[in-house]
Amino acid sequence: MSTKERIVEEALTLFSSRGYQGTSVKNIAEAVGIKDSSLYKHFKSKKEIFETIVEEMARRMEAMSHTFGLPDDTSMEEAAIAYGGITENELVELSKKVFLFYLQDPFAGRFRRMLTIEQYRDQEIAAVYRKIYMEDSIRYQTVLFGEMIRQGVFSGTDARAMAVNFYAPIFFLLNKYDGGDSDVEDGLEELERQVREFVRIYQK
Amino acid sequence: MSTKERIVEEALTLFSSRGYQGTSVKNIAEAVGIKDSSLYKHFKSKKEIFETIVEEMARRMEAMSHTFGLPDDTSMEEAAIAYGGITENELVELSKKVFLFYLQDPFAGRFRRMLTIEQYRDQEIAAVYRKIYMEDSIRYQTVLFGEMIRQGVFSGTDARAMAVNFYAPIFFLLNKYDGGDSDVEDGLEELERQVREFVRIYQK
DNA sequence: GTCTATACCAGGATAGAC
DNA sequence: GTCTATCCTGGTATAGAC
Repeated sequence: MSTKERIVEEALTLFSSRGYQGTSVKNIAEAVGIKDSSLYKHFKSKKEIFETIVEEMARRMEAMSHTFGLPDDTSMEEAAIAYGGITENELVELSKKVFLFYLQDPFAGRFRRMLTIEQYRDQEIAAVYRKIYMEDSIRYQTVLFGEMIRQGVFSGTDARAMAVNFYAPIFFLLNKYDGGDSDVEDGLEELERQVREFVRIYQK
Repeated sequence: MSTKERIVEEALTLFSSRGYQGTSVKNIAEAVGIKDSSLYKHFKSKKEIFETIVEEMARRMEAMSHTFGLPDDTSMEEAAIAYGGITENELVELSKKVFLFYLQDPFAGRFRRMLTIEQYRDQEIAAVYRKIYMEDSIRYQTVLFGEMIRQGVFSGTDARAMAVNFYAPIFFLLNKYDGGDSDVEDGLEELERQVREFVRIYQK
């Protein structure tokens, strides 16, 4: 890994726990193992490091949507049709995968915590945060459940309310198990309970 | 309002948007209309201001539980029995009240945003955050819905999963409509939709 | 591309006059 | 209880040697 990449890496770790303002350029340089002045050969300012992280995340989200078979504006309907025949256990497993990705993925977890911290000081960051973790997620799952209702897999009448009922508990548990001390296993168990309740409620 | 109270007031506003580290003692003093040095006649340090805010919130939460008829360790069962006969419209109104309280109450709204920002840098803050917005809320509502199932108002089988299904959308929408720019009316509308879907799903 | 040295400013906090 | 003046530390950033 290049020094530039290591700077981004360590900066993200620090930003996601102490926040942008709570992290000094010295902190980052120290974590990388260089002097703060050397860091300026790679980035012209602290802000530029932050912006690089946001750009990097956008790139990774793009890649992720392919790998995971997740949100992608063009392939939504096909995905919905594919998910039409999903079983309860498969839905539990998929939920756990998404949950663990947002919670623990080396990049995604720290990035989400960073945005959570920084959202209130900057309208632009707030918009990115809401787009990723709220609007896009709900929009995607609304299409998904709409299609599943149409196919007769579920019995709902309001695909959007259904999407919120599926996603909000995931979002809630993400925030609950964000702290380093809490046990992720408990989170997975609680998640499974919610998904099974969701299926029980909406099954035909 | 005394100068000391005004300091707490302005500090909370600043902490809840820029964070603790992002707010200087000079910023606070300026907002109050005094010099930063004068501030030290009221508080011995910046940290003491923060701690005063947390204590103040604890005091207000206590008062709130009486006014609102909300979480209170001793009166839970009585509350559950009282809520046994609640109608759908009453549940919508109650949800909106709680939502608006956590979102807009002059103290509670800013306090929640402050904890949201500061939770990752301090285990103790994280514990307070989770206790207030996750554990206590869910525990209280689990008792509530458990009693309502027992009384035959709702048809659920898992009171805890039900509590999460009721509360998680509220938590999700709180976070979604936290930004200053978004329209609270939209949030209330979305909230109502979720509560009505909740009732539709769990009604006998 | 890393280092040392340095400039410059802002932040937290104290002393002492009024 | 507010002010001015001051201290010290630490933060961002640049210059220049190696």
